[in-house]
Amino acid sequence: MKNKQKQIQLRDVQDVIDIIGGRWRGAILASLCDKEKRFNELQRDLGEITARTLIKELKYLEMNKLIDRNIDQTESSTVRYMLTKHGKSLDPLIEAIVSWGQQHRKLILGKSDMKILDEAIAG
Amino acid sequence: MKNKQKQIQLRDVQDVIDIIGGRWRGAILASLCDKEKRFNELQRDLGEITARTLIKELKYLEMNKLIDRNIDQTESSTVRYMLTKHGKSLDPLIEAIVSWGQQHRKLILGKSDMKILDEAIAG
DNA sequence: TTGGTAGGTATCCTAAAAGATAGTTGTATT
DNA sequence: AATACAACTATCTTTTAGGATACCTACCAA
Repeated sequence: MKNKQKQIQLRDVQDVIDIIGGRWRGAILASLCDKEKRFNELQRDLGEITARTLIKELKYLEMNKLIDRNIDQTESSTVRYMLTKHGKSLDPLIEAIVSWGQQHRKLILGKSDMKILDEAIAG
Repeated sequence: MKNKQKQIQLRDVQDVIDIIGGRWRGAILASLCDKEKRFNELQRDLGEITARTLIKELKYLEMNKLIDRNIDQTESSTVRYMLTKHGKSLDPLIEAIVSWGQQHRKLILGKSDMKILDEAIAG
């Protein structure tokens, strides 16, 4: 019984990490927390993502009801991506993630890049 | 300036997802939030993970100072994995994740498995 | 009518993650 | 001395994510 409960929680963690995990999804959602964005705007925002990857991730997030894809008919069929209400419910979680990430960096390094972690710990 | 701020947050999100992301890390940490565990105990807990993968992930988490590997000398060199103090600071975040995950499943399906999401949405 | 931008698609390719499976070492157990 | 379990390690193979690149369509502006 107690064991069952635990299993459910592990699955929940896995599911959420599926959704915000991967190289880009978290960042896409974080970027859309700010405000709605157009395709190219997102692509510039994220830096190095290719169009192929971006569109794939956007479709995935759309399927999961986290974002909407809106075509603005008035203005030459502009496409806008925005969080759904459900997507917006992720906002506090993302902020918690950001805040933990900042603490983590401070605690581990007091430096700006966590990728050098291995050396830092070895030394 | 405002743009700069946004960049930093995106990086934070990425960093944290690096740490708790992937197929297993989140679940391993969640499982250790409960209590310290032995290697085989963890392996059973997580269901389908192979020893090779588990040990790799454990080493990664150890390197990132989130867990400790303790050898109990008294009792036939039993190995125990447990969260460090820093690892424990992830607990609230993991609980937030679990709670959002539960909401998500309810909202999307009212069912028990999110993996059938695609069909559910298509229908 | 040519060029530029937005919003994509289609193919091919590579590197990294993770599974399958077998083997190893140490300890305790009978 | 033989068996069994814990805690790994080693090798090989498959799967998957994501990059590189080229192309396409619609719309507008000059």
